[in-house]
Amino acid sequence: MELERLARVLGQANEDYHASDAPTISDAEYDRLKQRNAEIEAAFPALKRPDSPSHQIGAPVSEKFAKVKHRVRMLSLGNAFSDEDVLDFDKGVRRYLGLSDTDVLQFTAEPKIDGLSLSLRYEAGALVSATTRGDGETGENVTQNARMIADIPKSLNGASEVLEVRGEVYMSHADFADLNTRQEKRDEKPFANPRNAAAGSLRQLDARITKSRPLHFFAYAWGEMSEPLGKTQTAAIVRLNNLGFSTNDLTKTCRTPAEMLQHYQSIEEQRATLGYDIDGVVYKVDDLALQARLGFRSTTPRWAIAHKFPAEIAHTTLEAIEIQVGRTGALSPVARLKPVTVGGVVVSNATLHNEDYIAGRDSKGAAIREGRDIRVGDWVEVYRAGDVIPKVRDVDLSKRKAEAQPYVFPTVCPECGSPAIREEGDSVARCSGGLICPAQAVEKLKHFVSRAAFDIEGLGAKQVEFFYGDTDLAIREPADIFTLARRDETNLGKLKNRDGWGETSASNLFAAIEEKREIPLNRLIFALGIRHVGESTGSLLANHYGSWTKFGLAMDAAQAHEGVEWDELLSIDGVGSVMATALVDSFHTPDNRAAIDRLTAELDVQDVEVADTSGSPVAGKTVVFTGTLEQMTRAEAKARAEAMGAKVSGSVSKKTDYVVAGPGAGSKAKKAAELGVSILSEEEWLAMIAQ
DNA sequence: GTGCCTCGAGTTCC
DNA sequence: CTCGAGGCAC
Repeated sequence: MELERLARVLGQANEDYHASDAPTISDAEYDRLKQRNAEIEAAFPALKRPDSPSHQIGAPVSEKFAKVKHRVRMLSLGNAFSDEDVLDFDKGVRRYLGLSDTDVLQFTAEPKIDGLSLSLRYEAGALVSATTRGDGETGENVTQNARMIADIPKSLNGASEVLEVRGEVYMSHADFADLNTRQEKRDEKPFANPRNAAAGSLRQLDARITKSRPLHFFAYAWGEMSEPLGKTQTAAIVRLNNLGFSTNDLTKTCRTPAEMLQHYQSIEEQRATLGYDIDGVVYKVDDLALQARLGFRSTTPRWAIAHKFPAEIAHTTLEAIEIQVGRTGALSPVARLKPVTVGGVVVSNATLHNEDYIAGRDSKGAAIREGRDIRVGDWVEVYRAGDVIPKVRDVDLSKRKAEAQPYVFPTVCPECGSPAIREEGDSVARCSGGLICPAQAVEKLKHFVSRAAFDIEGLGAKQVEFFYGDTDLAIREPADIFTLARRDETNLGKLKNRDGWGETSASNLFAAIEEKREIPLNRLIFALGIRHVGESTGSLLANHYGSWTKFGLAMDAAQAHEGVEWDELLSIDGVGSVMATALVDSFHTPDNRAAIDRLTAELDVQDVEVADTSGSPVAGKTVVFTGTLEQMTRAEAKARAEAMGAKVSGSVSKKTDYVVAGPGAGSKAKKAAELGVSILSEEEWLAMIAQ
């Protein structure tokens, strides 16, 4: 019995490997045997052994990698697509720092490696963890796999107590070709490109497979540190190199934007001979003190930018244009393409944005393709924006068939037949069917159960569609989710007898739903799916009103779009008339209101926790933030101040206690000085509330 | 009114 | 990831 043999051989090899560090078979051989085992198991599931290597070797108990929160966020970079964008970047930095055009401002320029970012944490010189970027806040723990990468030192000499080194894991062209040859020999699917191969290899649950895949690592950044690595980016890179990390040889210190562009060109010329994929050049302000002054925008640093190479393009036939209906009713045209490889990935769908884009106009009516509209049957140019999202960019008129007709954008919703209305000044047409439209209803439900909303385990997009179309156990609106278990019971527990369901999966789902009856107010507000009200506005409103009762009463009281409650809503920083109207109206629409009431009757909405602010140094004080805040966003600053019992106001008056002024503060700081109000820097303010 | 900046909503493929 | 739009500062 081959499975038995495989289990024995792999089990022994694994034991040897983990226990003694003395492998008995080569990594490639191990890899091959494991694949063989998986193939047989896939073909004959009934033969799967309880001691199957597929669910024990080296793998953690969980199917997934543990989540790890980054102590210092891993941000992405802003993009530059032209020389002009780079000059603007230089200008913007100078303006922010108050430097003149003639002051010296150095930048580093380095190739942007096309791989995956990884954060390595060293404590007392020892590698303790490796975490992927994830969403920037939280990544996955891939420490075991990172240990298999030769370029990553397991220990450092002379490093500070805590040092997080960040860089890029990548696979060389040569190794990628080898790996794919091996894959094909084994009848395994080859990888589309080195980046996917590297990502797949790093995320192997079995570190042995990672070891058999030759990965490399370039260090170029850092996270938490107990001691700085140097005074400049250049010095820090040299230091990382001295500590034993590979750093990129093409990193150059530039004194002028012209030098940066020259280096960009030089790197682009060498691109084909580097032996690994790069997708642009990264420029960073060299002086780390200046980097600190520049700080961050919400998702990107102000002191760095990625100058991207022109995106790879491909040509293919546009076979059809289909219309998708989103949760807000937006009708989005999608191009169905004859499959074509773009930048190493086969693309068969691409976005066409909206009606105007197809016609060749932008939102202001200006020509984006000199009047060349896009028609079904056309030979089109496709690229992947940001190397990710496929888009149709242009059309070759010389290949257009005589019979090709201009695309006529639908005037009714293709899903429900309701009129599709495009409002004046709006760039998208929307289905007017509301919840009558099945597409809108399903998309709204998907939004309701999504990660930032109710996040119900076992009830994802697919299940929502399953239940939406069900007759006995229909979920047509959010409240139905919470009555599901009751309805199933009166139905004599039918769910567990359905195809694909069993006793365990049914009771797991019911338990997961029960768990979410208790829901934080901000999540509930976001989950309602009110137009213009996303995740952050949900938190903004929750923090302001504190409880569902207060929030609901305020929405009712503001119905007429006037009065104290309406003014209060508009006074919230970040809420303007458009959002306020959308909010109040959604509570005012009878059907919608009834659905919300049915839902909240099933829930236990948690109030926003009000921190005890007695003893807070700023309790009852009125604060005004002005200028650019460097260490937090305005919304964060406001939320924190309010959490500590302070009142945040937008304008300076005699009642103002503190003005917190960042760089670029103008009239408000002046007025504060005139009125004799104390002006604090951001640091002083943070120090004060830290007490 | 203009010019950031942030957020929301839409999108593909693995 | 990108576009458009909302909101705020000037």
